[in-house]
Amino acid sequence: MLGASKPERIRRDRPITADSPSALAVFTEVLSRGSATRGELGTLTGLSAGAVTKAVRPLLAAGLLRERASLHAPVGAGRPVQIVEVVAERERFVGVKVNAEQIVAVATDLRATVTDTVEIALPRQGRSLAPHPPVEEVVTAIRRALVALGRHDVAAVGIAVSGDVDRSGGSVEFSPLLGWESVPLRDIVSAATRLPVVIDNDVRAVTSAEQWFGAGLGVDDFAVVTIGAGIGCGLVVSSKIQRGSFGVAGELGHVCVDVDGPRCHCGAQGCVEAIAGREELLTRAGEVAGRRVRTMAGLARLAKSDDGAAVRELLDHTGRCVAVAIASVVNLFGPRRVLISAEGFDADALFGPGLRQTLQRQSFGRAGEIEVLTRELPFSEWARGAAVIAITDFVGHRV
Amino acid sequence: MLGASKPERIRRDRPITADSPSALAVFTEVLSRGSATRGELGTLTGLSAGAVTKAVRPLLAAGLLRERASLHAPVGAGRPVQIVEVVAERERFVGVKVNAEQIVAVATDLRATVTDTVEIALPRQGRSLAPHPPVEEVVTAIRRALVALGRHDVAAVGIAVSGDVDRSGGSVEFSPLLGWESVPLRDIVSAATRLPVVIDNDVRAVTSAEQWFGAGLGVDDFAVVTIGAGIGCGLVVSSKIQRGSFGVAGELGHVCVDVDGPRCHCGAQGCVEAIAGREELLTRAGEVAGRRVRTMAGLARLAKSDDGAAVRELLDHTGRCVAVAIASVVNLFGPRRVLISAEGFDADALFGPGLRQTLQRQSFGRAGEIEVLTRELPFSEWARGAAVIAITDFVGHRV
DNA sequence: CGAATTTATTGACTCTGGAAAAGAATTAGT
DNA sequence: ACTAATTCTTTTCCAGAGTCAATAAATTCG
Repeated sequence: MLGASKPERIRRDRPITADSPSALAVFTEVLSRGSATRGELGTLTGLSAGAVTKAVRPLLAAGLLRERASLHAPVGAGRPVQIVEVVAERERFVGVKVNAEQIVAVATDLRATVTDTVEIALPRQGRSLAPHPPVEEVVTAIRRALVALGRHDVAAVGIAVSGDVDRSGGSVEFSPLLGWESVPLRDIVSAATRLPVVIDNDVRAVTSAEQWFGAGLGVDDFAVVTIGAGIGCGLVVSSKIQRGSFGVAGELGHVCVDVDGPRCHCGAQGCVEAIAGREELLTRAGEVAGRRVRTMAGLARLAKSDDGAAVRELLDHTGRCVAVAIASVVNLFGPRRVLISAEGFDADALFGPGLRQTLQRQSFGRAGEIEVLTRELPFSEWARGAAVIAITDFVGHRV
Repeated sequence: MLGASKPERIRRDRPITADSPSALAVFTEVLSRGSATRGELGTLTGLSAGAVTKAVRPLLAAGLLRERASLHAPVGAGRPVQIVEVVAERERFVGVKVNAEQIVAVATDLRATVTDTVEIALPRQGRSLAPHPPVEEVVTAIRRALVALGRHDVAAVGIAVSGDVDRSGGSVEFSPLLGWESVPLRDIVSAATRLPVVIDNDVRAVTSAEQWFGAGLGVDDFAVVTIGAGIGCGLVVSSKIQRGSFGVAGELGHVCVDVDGPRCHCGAQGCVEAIAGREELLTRAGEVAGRRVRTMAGLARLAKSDDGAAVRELLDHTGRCVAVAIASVVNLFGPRRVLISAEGFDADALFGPGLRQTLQRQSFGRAGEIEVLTRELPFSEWARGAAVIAITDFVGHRV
């Protein structure tokens, strides 16, 4: 009669946890920390010990988790803890970031560890400065990337695109960068690759990566600020990534820091992006320095040089503008932590201490206790974010 | 054996729904709409018809809901709907807004309909412009208000205070307006009145009122902007009112709209409040007009007068500053609706069309589809908000 | 080696909610 | 007027998830 326990269903295609909310909660915890003891899982999820045991069992049976002996010699008496860990290598994912001129793709395991990276240039579209790649070219590039990364055993593909992306609907509603409108990208790529595909906005993808595997770990409310060509922001409120009622949220780049400031390409006035966006900043630096500045690295060099005083002043002002915008996020929703990720440069070094000082000064009351992290946003991180949305979807976190 | 159904518990002191989540959900729906049919409740809460029946029964037994025949003659065939409605008069609540110079208190029923209002002046504290009333004086005033409103049968008292208020802890952490710090107001008033007391930040209280009984009905994400002495904002994200990791959220008044703007009393620079806060605005209007302007009504008169061009220009600029700040909320969260509540004036009339135009122009992409409502924030509305936090707590919505 | 200690599992029980059938209250049709 | 159709509500039965408490397991300590 002991054999009466029903056989565990192992569904290879949709192999996961979404059946029961507690299994999902448990797996989510183990996935983002890598491993945990059953006791920890109880406190983390709020479940009773018995419920944890029941939730873990099918996950072990499905091969998503495995048991491991504790590494540290157990201290004190008592039965030692048993550690469960994610079988990260069980699944492979591919994340793709689509840019105007190339795509970047990474292969990862279940814990979003990048195992391979490829970059595939898109065919040049005429000579325009702002090329708009046709969807077919992008799909072709994605197929090539999949071949390069090894298509075998890819559980799902995540695609990150800048602009207004409807994740659940699977379509790119509007992407000025790519010149796309209402492109049902998910189904197109899924049909072309015969793989499950998830698409989302790029900033949200990076934010998901941080939420699950990075700076957002253990924090319910945080923000990720990305500074690159544009300025973006992913907001996690009560552990939920914000999408906005109309698909617009976290548009930090279009927060106004000067009512009478310069006009922005979006039609508004005084947007930070119109001041601190890459092109605008480089242009202005060029004017100030009296010679063309082409890259952020060049700008950083210029600022360090002896005759860079004017540029340093510009950068200080720019940094203060960025800080003021971030302070708006801080004052409005009071996140516990903010990660400032700059593409291709070190925000602290480039903008100087004014960035943090201003952020501190402009934060109201206790909101100033926020933890501010800065770091460079590596090239492949956008693609890794894309992989993470595939992972979260695979695990059962439809959004 | 039919008598086996267990007798319904009716707890008079904590009479409510919090036992079962579905009863809470059902009651919440009926409460905020006033009445509903069981079928509607099913779709609204996502429960099955059977579950609704089960959830409604104890609420009827407890006397919180009652059945009512449909008013409209039933159309078409079939059993007519049965309407359940809130027994609003079953409970009375008192809401108190504490200001520096007086308190405003209202009595309401369960649906936050105000039945009485009293205002009680606090004893003048010397001649200072910014009087700081001692806690005892406020408690005395609240007791007097309760007597005036009739203490009998008051289910709970809600108190709204500006500043950093810890609702669950029951203490006013920091209120610059009142000059209070770490005051365990809830327990003090509760001891003095022998009534259940709930305290919260005033803007959040008003926002709760809108969420439950006003402009927030049926919307998961919305914002309430209050313009008065200061500028505040209550944010409801995914139906949850935001409190911020450090108790600071919705500090719209300290969103910067001009990096190089005027210094604010909070220490930051360019805060909207330093531009559009009542005192600052009146002062500036006085400078522009060449004579003192004491009230918002006076300012409005001045703007309408023939030689008010300069003032109108100032107001236009001020309106644009307010709009730009609100646009930050819109761009960051993407709420579906925003209610702009101005204390003592009509925001559309005073600031002119620039307010809405600027808000529209500064909203990014589809976020501009937001519904913008403006209205005057009546005097008693703050106190009504306080009553609503008492109601929500009574109903079982601990926050 | 037994006692103590800590962790994990089991099994009985409870509770919530869903599905579907039954019941109730009405209109429409003949 | 009676029957059928219709629509809303209630009942009944069932399944699943989770808790509690007892039990089992794996260790250290004396």
